[in-house]
Amino acid sequence: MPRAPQKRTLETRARLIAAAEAIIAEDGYEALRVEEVTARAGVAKGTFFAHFQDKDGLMDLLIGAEIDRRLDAIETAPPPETAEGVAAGLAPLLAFMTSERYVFDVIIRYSGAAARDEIGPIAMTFERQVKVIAAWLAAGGFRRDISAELLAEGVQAFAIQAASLHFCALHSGRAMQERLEEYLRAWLAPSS
Amino acid sequence: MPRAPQKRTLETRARLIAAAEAIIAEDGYEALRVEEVTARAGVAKGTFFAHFQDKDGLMDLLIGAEIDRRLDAIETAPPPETAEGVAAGLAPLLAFMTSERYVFDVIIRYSGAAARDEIGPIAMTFERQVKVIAAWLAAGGFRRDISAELLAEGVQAFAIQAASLHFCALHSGRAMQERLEEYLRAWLAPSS
DNA sequence: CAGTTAAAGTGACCGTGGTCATTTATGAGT
DNA sequence: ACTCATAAATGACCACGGTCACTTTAACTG
Repeated sequence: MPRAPQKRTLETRARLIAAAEAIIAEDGYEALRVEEVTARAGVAKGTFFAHFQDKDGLMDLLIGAEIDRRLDAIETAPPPETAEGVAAGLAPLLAFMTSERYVFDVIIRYSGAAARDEIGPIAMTFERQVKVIAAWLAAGGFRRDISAELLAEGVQAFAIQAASLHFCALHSGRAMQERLEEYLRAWLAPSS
Repeated sequence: MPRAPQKRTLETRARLIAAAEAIIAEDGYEALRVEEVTARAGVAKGTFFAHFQDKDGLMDLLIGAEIDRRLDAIETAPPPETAEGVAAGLAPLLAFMTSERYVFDVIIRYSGAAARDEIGPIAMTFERQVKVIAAWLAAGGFRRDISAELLAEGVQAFAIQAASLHFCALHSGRAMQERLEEYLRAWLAPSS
């Protein structure tokens, strides 16, 4: 019978997260160092690993939270009616996912439940993404010969493909959006 | 005027690569340690970094070479005529890409020219993949309202999506192939 | 051949993520 | 209040990738 967590535990955890968020706000995700987090939180290094599986575990949490925030905003906007609209609707999310190479790598690594038993925050947001996009697609005048969910999974696949190519030195940020539009026009068009 | 590389250089490089391949054959990619490679090759640690940008640079090389070998085999087989055939044709490649979590991560990281100026071995294989698949698609009875190249890029996107989901604890290896077939049936069907 | 120069190789050193035996704080039971 | 089982926190320690000022070796020159 596991006891309820002590108040101290919650406080320490909150301080660690606050410290991490401050570092990220200042210098970005890539610049985060575990020792810097614990130093700011006023605890020993080992404490960090009592609260999070590892550094990536914290990243999973923080990046997952940011994705969720963006999904909240996306969800309240009116559903798009065209392929271009879908691409535009996803833009805020894609912008975050490609804001740092490191962030994109973590997201990819954790998007498929990341080799761990329990499903993590980022993996949860990926399932949520599919639901949100599926809701869009069920409403607009898109392809209807396959399920909205499968259609949404395809949108996700193309979004990741576009984001992946974005990091190629040859492709600029503007190209990512255009590329995604091209994919989605081909994927979402009604099969007439 | 850069001099031609000395014979010694080529020998050292060959020994390093051979040592790395031996380790991978024994214990897999993930288990490779730079110090183990240099110890087996009989050189100092620093020498490794004179020959390769970093550990990932070597991985890019070795994994890229393995992908190329699989593409060679794929290319000589007769082009598939159905979505299921395309999925089956890609199977040997997908099997390698998902053979280790670490391998998949490296591939994703380097597939888009990996934040470096010059395009690396893995990125080259991704371009080659598109060409090979496009050649398939131009021949068979697939969708023709978009270019074979765009169609092939989509196949690649879906293959990566399927591979990504494969690492989720909930999905087994068999499911990856079926999932890919489902995607490809929807993507490759003539829009008639 | 000795002399010169650039390439190749070296290994002590560093940064950083992660571990674990030990110490300290907490709160339930009496 | 005191005891004691357990949770929480600690920090010295390790593993491993990567750096760089220095040494050694190869090849060219007169």
